[in-house]
Amino acid sequence: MPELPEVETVRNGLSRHLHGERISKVELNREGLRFPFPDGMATALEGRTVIGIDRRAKYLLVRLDAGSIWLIHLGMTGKFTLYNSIDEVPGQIKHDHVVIHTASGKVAVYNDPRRFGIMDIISPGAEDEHSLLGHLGLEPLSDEFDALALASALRGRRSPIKTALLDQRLVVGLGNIYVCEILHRSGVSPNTLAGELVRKDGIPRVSLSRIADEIRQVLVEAIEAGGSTISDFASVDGDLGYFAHSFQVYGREGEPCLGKVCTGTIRRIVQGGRSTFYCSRCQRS
DNA sequence: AACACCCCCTGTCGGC
DNA sequence: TGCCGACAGGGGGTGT
Repeated sequence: MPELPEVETVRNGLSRHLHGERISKVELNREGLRFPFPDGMATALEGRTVIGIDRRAKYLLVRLDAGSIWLIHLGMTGKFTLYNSIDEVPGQIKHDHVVIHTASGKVAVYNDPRRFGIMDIISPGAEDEHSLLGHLGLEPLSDEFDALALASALRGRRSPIKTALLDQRLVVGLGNIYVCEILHRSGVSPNTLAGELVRKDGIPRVSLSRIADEIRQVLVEAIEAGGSTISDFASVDGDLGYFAHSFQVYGREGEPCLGKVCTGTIRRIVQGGRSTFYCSRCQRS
């Protein structure tokens, strides 16, 4: 489910509800998700106050008053729902794996059918050397991100640009949906080898500059739309994201290209084991 | 170093 | 109606 805009939407909601709240009780309804929960995770959270919630790539970093960090990844189907009081909680629902209670009576429920999510506790000061965070690439909405930085990351890559943009070691936060949309808007074929978008001297070609611009543009638009709801994504308040209405290619195999003057048909191919949707007529280069 | 492939897990949907 | 395979927003690990 969640790519950068969805994670950002969740971050906003969690921040609004939990900032300054003291965690009073944590219920763990199973041993772990994708990995076992770290020893003493509930204890590490209980009694702590949430002093901030950040995002790095598709990870949420819940900062606690003692300096430790509750690290969360939503995987494919992870979802938080916030309730203002225990009375609003509609009872235990299938796949509700973690339940957080705060001193003021709020409840945060983490539900994750496929259990590809991740939770961990990072000790104070150990953020930089965490194994899941260490190899992450460019943050696309940061000041450091531009066409030149992207060119530097892609230089020499012999994998298709579609695959390269999904590689979190190069640029983070993009997932299958947004990469398809970004390449379509940029007019670049998903089959183009990443390294071919960079000149020998390391300068980005025009098409790569377009991709860099569209990465930012699409992410900003999607965040403003509250993310994309495909089957069940929602904010912590239950609001649906409406960026899916803006999809030009994702999930549109066999349908006409929506480009202004394009008469092409959207195709689906498989790259790196995942579906790519694109228009072979207006995505050439 | 870079890439291809497999795996984790549950739910849904289309075809037969 | 039921069964079966394909597929789904992610990413780590292994082998080449």
